[in-house]
Amino acid sequence: MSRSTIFDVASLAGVSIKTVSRVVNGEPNVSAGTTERVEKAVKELNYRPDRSARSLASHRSNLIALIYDDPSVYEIPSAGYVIRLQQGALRACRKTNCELLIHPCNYQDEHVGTELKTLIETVRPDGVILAAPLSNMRNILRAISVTGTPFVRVSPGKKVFKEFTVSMNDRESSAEMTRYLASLGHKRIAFVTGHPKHDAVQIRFAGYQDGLRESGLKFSERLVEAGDNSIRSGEACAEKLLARKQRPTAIFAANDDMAAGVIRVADRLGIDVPGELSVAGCDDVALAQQIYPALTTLRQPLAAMAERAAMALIDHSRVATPLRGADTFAAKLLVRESTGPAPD
Amino acid sequence: MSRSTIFDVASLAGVSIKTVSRVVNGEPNVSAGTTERVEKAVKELNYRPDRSARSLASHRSNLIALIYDDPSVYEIPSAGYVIRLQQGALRACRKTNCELLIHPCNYQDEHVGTELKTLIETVRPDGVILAAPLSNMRNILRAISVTGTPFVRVSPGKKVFKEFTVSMNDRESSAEMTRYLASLGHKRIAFVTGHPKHDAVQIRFAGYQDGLRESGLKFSERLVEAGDNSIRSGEACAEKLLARKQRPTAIFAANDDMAAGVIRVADRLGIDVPGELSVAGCDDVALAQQIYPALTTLRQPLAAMAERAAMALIDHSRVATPLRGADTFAAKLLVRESTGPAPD
DNA sequence: TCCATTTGTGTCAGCGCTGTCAATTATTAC
DNA sequence: GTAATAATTGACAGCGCTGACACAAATGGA
Repeated sequence: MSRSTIFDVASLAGVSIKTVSRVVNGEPNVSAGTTERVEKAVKELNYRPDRSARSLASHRSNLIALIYDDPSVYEIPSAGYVIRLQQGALRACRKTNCELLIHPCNYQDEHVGTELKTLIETVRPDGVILAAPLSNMRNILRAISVTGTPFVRVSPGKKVFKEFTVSMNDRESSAEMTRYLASLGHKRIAFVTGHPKHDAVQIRFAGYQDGLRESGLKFSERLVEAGDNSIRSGEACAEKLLARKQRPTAIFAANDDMAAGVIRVADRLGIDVPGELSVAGCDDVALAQQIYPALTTLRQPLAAMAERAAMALIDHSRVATPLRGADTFAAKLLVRESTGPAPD
Repeated sequence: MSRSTIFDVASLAGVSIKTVSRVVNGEPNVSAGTTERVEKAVKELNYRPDRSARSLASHRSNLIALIYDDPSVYEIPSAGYVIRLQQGALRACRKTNCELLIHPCNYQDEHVGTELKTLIETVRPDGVILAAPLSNMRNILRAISVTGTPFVRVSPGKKVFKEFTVSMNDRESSAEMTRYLASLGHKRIAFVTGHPKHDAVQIRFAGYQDGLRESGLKFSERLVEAGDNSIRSGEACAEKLLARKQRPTAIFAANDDMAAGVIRVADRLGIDVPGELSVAGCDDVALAQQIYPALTTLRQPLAAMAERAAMALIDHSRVATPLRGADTFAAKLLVRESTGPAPD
């Protein structure tokens, strides 16, 4: 019961191996009768084309590489981020008979460029998905560019290169969240900024300012603190913000982890959320639903974005669809327990 | 600046391509001088062997497949579980120049067997890592067995097959946790059991009983409730347990998510943790540190286990080390904020 | 009717590498 | 010094598949 090869199928179906190849790959110009016989033989022998042989002969690997920053460098929470990316990419792979190779790496390592180049050159994936925050690092983009392998950037903040890009409408959504908070009657809405390297997170700050303006509130530096995406930094920022004599009645953090930190501090200080303080985050990380009170947040459609990215790469490798421009996905405002009307 | 092949290297070094192959693969019986010349040429041309060609010729793919149950079927929290598995496996891959292919699947799907078989037959990984709860499902084990690809089972509860297995000492560790709770003075220690399909989780129940016995406490059915690994089920169990007239002073849940559910309910009922109720979990999921109070739990060395699994497979594929028996990893008891002395 | 297409199928070289085995040279034992 | 052995290298045939091309048969338009 050893593996059957294309040769066995050809013999059984009474055709040449090339014809089998045609049928298996759905190439045109094969008569209905032949197709049928070949398919029957394939089924009977349980034939599965060998990936390596195929890849060697065709120069296509049917492999997509997903590259992201290793979450263990920070804290494990970003697991949710990674998993959702993977899920989306896997969805596309499954539909198209590709496999997904994952390759976390440490963006601070000075050798990442070489590492990724080697990866790409030995594996020869049909495409590479580059997740934030790697997707806007020049050295990394350059390293991948020189290999000539097509790639898609996920959530790069600035559009520096002209490669295909998928991202969330960070600015508009953050403005929406801010307007939502304002609509609850909040006048002093504070903001906790994110990691300066993570551009997408930075853009949310601009959205926050848009939202204030659109709601007729004026921006104040005293209502802004700088975090670094970690829970701990969220706590630190909250401590400062909540120590102000004119305490904010709402705090909007550029990501969920920091928002969770804010809630922890409020809890510790005996400030009721959402009674005395509304807290909102961004990303809808798993944590957001697990903490108490559950976090009002913006759900970044990460899986959909990754799926789009993978699909674009696969299409590109198979039918040479162009790979440029940008796809924007709208975030969804999820109102949960952590926000409520402003206190009198 | 196109890719250089083994032929280019051979020409440059003035040897046959076979000799280059020898050097690149670290085969014995190559003179020091030759090795040096070849290595120099490799560096100069920036030569990287092509994975597909290699795999086709050698019948080794340098690919390890990690198969696990798709967390999205349940809830996202198991993201931490998956990520840690991936991290461990990736560590081994990185050391040995392999790549990792991930393949989540739904164990309830009746076609998983076929799906995995196809995966293995087309990709031909050098080995497969099968994570719990897939690692103890007969249909899945059978499907993989017939392909002849070596595999390792992670955390299978019962040792039904004789394949190599890595697991945590669930029973001993659970007993340890129980003894720890008893040592704090708790007399009524309740237990929340896990998903019946997840054997490893089941074994913890036995450990709990061992622990009670070793601490001179007697087991009572009234202190046990059956959950299904989810936060929600933990909440349901806690509601029942805490409604007893003789309320337990400690609750030990077979996993962290359920323990988190217990804490939520206690919070809701105004029961102070750990003042009036100690809560302990198992797994040290990310969530464990994020909730308040942070959860006392058992840290399953998942990454180490996966790394060992991957390493065993790679060794096996390269030097034919046998692949049988079982490696057990000790869990670590992490005392955090959710446990304390029994109330008077 | 005849030639120009189109359609269906096969032949063959080779993708880039490794396994086998044979050939050559260096080393050791006597 | 010679035979036997070991160390070192290369020639060559594929691994299982696809791309380029050749060819025969069917189709169509004048």
